[in-house]
Amino acid sequence: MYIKMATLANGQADNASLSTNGLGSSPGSAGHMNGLSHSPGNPSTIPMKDHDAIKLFIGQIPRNLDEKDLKPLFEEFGKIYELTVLKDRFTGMHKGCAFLTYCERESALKAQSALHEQKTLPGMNRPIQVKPADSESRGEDRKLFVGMLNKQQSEDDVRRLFEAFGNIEECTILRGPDGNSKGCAFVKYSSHAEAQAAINALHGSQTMPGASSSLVVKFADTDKERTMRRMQQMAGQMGMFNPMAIPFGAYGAYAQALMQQQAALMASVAQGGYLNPMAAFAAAQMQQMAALNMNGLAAAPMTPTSGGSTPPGITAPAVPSIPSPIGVNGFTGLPPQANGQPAAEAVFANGIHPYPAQSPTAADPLQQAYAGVQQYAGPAAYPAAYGQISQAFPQPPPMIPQQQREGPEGCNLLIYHLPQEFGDAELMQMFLPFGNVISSKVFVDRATNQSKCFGFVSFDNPASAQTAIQAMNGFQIGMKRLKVQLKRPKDANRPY
DNA sequence: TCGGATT
Repeated sequence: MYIKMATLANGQADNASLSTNGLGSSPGSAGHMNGLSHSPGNPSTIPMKDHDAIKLFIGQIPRNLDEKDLKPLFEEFGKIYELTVLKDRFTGMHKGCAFLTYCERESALKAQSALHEQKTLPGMNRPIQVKPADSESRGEDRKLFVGMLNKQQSEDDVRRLFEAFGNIEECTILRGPDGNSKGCAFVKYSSHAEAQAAINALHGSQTMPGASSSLVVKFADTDKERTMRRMQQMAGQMGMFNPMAIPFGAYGAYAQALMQQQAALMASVAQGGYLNPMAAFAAAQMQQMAALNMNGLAAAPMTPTSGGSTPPGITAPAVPSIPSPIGVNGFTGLPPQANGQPAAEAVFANGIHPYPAQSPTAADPLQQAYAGVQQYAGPAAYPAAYGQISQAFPQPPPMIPQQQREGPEGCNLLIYHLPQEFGDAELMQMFLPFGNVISSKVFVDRATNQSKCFGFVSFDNPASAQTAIQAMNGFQIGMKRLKVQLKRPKDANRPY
């Protein structure tokens, strides 16, 4: 073996001599192979391989060896189905490794045990690698994603937790750029069965201190799933899934702009003097309704993640209302001047109310807010709207569904005591009047899909965040008051 | 009560 490898490295002449040992085939053509791939051991038969054949990865090959040089070496263990040296896609440069498939599974196993890390080919400083290619078991059927770990837990801690269920080949805590644990990890076992056993035993079995729900143990994403996730993230960031861009015809954009301007108007009014949170909130509701009506058509089929909580009295009436006053009067495409009914009136005429359960007394802040709003929404107010809008909102803030994104320090708010039925979108709507919301997230219990009644909102600048705190902290909704404060900066504060 | 996260 050793001798053979040594000879191999010496090139052509030796190669010829190897071929004469009876193992190498087609010595006559050896020098003429184009090197693109492979070759069944016997060209006269149709190459067949076991259905469970193993594709081997061969690493640490000197770059001066090509297929014809390698073939004799590996043919010793069985008939070769395919042998391909990996080349750079563009330069064609030998990458120092190859894929090898034997016709028989058994041959691959023999080759692996005989060669893997057993010898170092001349010119290499590490031993030859012969092992199943990554593409074979992709590892994914025995690799687990572990979530809801304590962020203090180390690789060793996780290993200890998982070692009872099998041989752990790999254990990695996912960490951010700063090295802090993200509270999740990958654990790779030697076999699928071990991984499954760990899932059975550990998933949901305990809740780590500081974790918001019980331990998650599941198979890691497949390549396909990961690709999907990446694509969705990309699309989200680029606004490609902006649901408002989709279902309406020529008038859709107009209707949308109309609604946003109405809301913007109210917001600017609210911000004009001292801040009036109620008006601001009402403005937010306006935008929300605009959004919901747009989303109602497009988002429902497109955002399964939003499945579940539809705020009673908000989404529910809004969606069926498409053929109702909003759809008919507000969005028929007639300019507001023409039909005399700005969208705002149509909305309120529609009877949509965020909290229908509450009695509409004058003491109800929302009622007051709406009452105040309606006067701004009247047709007479309209011409003035443009001036104010162009000052306050040169461009309406984009309402794009966001990935969870943190803003700069001082721009991220933590909001407690949200209404149970508030989701990300509602949260965003509520804070949109104060600036450009780059992210909103209501924390949801994974098991029940219920809101935990707190969430995050990120602005793109600290002033907006401060404005929002001033306006919304202590704002009463139903029986509760919002608590709005700056999110704690990520790093800092570890009490020892 | 401080983001359900993905080599």
